[in-house]
Amino acid sequence: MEHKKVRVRFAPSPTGGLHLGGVRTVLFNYLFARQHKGDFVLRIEDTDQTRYVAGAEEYIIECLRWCGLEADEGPHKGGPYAPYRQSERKEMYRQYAEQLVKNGYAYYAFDTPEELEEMRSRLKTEEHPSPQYNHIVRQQMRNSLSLPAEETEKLLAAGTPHVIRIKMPASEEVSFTDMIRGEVQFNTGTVDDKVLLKADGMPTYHLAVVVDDYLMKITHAFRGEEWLPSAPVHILLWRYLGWEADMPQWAHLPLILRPDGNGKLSKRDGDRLGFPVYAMNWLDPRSNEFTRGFREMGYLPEAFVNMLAMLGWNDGTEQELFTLDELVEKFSMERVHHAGAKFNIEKANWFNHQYILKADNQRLAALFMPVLKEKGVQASEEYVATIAGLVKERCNLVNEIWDHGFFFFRQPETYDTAAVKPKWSEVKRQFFLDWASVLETLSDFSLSAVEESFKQLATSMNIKVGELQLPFRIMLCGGKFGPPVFNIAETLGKHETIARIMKALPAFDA
RNA sequence: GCCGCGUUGGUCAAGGGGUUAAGACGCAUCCCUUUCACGGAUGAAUCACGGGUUCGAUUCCCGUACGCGGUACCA
Repeated sequence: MEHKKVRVRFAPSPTGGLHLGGVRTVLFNYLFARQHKGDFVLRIEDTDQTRYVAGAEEYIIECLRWCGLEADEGPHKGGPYAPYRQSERKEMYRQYAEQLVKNGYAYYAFDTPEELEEMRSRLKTEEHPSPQYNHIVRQQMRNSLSLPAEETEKLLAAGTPHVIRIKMPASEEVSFTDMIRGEVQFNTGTVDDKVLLKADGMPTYHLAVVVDDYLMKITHAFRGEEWLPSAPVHILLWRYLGWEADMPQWAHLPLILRPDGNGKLSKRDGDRLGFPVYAMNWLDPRSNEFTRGFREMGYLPEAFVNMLAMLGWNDGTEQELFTLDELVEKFSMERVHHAGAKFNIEKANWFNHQYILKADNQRLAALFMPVLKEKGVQASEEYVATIAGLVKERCNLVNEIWDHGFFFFRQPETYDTAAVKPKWSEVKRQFFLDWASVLETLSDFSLSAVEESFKQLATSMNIKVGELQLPFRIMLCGGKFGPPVFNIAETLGKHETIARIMKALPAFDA
């Protein structure tokens, strides 16, 4: 048991964009697998045909790739336990469900959806808003437990649509050790007879996870806290199938909550509050609804991953910035928080900012090129890299290079002269005129050369250098913003710098 | 309703029977910089509430409240 190779899995259902919380589940799985030199499996849980969305699987795989959290096995690359799509494993599940029936742990149920609905509305009261198909109710329903054996045989032989339900004991304590929460206990009397095999022959999640985790030799099962209430069903299934010795260790991850109020973070919250929730852009093929993702908004994958790691986990020190390798080394399920964490976009931006600061300018430029193209701007990647280096310390997102450096790509149309107008004078005007001619003669247009000539002329004309800098900035940028002004001039180059001075002068005189 | 899981500053959180209850984000003010930003400094919590246990509880126990999750032939 102890030396079994660690195998974990991420088992999303391909129903849409990949949510933040999903990526964090991937992350924790990935970290755990790497730390233990184990395998990380991607399994697609597409057992609900009605919710299947084309393209969602490819999208998920691409998200993992972008985050640098690729799986070792999965539908995209195969592996020793293929297939990795539950729809393709459909035939495997029935036998286990039948086996459970044979051993008295499950039963056939012939109730139609209408009958189920009827039962629920009949039993529903103020006190019991959600009647369950449980050990008491099942006696009044149409199933192999309430019907005479011959009747069941007849129905089955006639091909009557039916499901297979687990037969939950009337009152039994089921407990297990959660790696995060410790001992968790349930009484089986409070959980209903979950459907294991649907009428269409597909397993439900409950049967499929257990069967596949067993077949794929999963040793540790990590999933969101929303699964905790159904854990007893899974535990019992492992037991009833005779596999209890191989049952994985469970860890139910705390939820990621919405920033305002409470509750699970949903895509809707992102739309409402103006931040991404999906890892990457997602276009829903059914509704044509488009949702922006972290990647396209200008987040760096390593920042995204780092931020997610700190949402519900920390190593107990003050360190907040971790490389993936450091996370692999230091991660521990025991230090994962028990309570959910509210998502905070400000903090996410801070993380991104930290990584942008560290990022190579060439890389930032490459990431920013598509944004430039969208703006219809032509520029060399080298030029953009220089600009990235100049403005990155004020960018939280890669895309903000535009907000902080747009003037590198176009001349100002208007000038925010309000701040300098009162102190503007004929002498200053003359300074810029003279300096423009000096610049013409400059063979070296380096930062220091430009700055030197600026100061020299200012001094000779008896003007305070500081009083000239702001006007110069506004001439180049149009306003009071941007990197150090001589850096801007150097980057713009001689010709453009002079052009901008000459173009701006009338606005200053006006 | 029932079952489960939670509850340390606005947010993420460390800590854990005796502390000035870390740190980060955000916010405010200040310094640096005649732009903005970066950087630096300073400020803000009696640890949900009520009972215990104890010389002493934010830390342990029990309740209560509140929040969340589940309660589907969805995952």
